[in-house]
Amino acid sequence: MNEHQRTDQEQRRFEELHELYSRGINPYPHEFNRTHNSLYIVSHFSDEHPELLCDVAVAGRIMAMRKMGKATFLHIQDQYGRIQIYLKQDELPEFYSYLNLLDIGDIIGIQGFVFRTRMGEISVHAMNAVLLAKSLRPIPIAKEEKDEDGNKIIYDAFSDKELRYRKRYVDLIVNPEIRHVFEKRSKIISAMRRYFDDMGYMEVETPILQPLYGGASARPFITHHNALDFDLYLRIAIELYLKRLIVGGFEGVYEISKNFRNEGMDKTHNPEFTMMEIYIAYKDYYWMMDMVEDLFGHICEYALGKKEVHHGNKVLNFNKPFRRAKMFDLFFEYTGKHLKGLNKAELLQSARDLQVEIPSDASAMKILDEIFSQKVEHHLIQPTFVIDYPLEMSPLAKKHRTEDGLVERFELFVNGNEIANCFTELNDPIDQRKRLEDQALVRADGDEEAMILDEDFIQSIEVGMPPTAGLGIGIDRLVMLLTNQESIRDVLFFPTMRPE
RNA sequence: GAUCCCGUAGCUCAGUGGUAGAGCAUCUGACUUUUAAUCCGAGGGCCGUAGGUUCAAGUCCUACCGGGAUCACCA
Repeated sequence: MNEHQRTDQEQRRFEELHELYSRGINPYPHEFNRTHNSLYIVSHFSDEHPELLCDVAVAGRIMAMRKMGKATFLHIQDQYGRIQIYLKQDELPEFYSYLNLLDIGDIIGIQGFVFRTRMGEISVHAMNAVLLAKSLRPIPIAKEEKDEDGNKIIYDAFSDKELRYRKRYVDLIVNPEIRHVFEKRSKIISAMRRYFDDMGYMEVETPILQPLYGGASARPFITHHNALDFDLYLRIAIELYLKRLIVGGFEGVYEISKNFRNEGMDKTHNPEFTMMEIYIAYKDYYWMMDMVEDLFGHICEYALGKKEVHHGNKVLNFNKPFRRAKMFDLFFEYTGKHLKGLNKAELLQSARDLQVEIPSDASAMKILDEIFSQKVEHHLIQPTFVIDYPLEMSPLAKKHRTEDGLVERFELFVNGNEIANCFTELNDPIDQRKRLEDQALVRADGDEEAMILDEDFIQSIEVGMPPTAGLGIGIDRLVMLLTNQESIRDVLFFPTMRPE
């Protein structure tokens, strides 16, 4: 901390710290034997049997201090909530003598007995108190009260989004309710992991630094390995390495980890984001739809305790079965047009008829994509499997067993957003090579996001991959959906920010 | 990448060309069951940065930095 940059409040705390040392008080002791947390005490206190909590030790950060002369009330906050502390000078003369050196933000430990105050608040009457960590930087503390209905009213909350994201540790202290989002995030991921583990699939780790990137259409981040003096890419998808493991003989593998895409940022895009991908041998996309219905039910039950999820003013129902609709049937349903099998000129005309703006250089697939996102997606509120996509959109998906020009693919849409993507994986090496060669042509044509041909990946398919179903779920967006958050930054502890 | 909006005390904000403000927080003092504690008094500012217009700029103009929203690309 630089002397010249210190504010008056910081300077004051620094002086208090030295004063504590000069009085022989250690402002940073090594441990504290906590026996109870705030939530336990508040939920277990009994007015008939206060003796059940006659000796507790709690610890937390001072969030409010009300000095009444020879008695003081504090609120301390731990991970589970807040609890009031009652201190009396005649019972704690030593601690009370340096109480004026303590501030909101300091962390203290209290040992005492639980009682209910005259005003009705369950509190800890301190018999011993100790400073556990002196805070040198003031936190932007907000005041709160409860209205007649018991709703919390917060005054002057710490609300500057930039500061909240940059100083998330402060945000978590002063806006503790945001912890629930992250707790749910953790539960969603662990529910998913438990579900797959219970099915007997194996969690694996594959390279994030890759000599070639693949598995999705996106621009990568590039980095450099000094000792070997060559460039590496941060992965944009997990897909190709997991398929190599299926080739290698594992019959169900999954990975939950970060992907990186060097593209724009907005409410639904962060440069690094978390993906789950799973590949299961001998299964197809029909089987995977059944599994996804089960998986989502399991996640909702475990993380939220129910299968009906409130998002905005909507209620999303995750009870199975989810609707299954062919992509081209949905086009007809929402545009009244049959788009299947149309060539580029015909598609362009349809787009015009529908008043969908199309960039001049758009391919046939791009036109379809555009019509879908403008005319269909926002109708797909309740969980809907959109199935059977055009082949050109999906270079890693297997051709449809009965429908020409389509692949066996589904995307799960909820609340108008894509949440999961799955194919029956392409395991015909001749077809796979051709499809990636076609991508190379698209790429040569100027599409930077077209897939790159990974010769080693194709060789692995040539060695022989069993029929396989693969599924990807964007974890951040799933968490947004299930926790009713509008911005990806509110489900990431530390969203990417420009340096200050 | 484009457009619009925002940046003033630790926090939340007012200030619409003429002496930089409020609430909370901080500091003095009073108060042994308070709770947005209360009451007395006080301190605290490169008004995002750099230029420009003007007798005079927090305020008007330009550029830059940072953030937000919308759009484009994408998951």
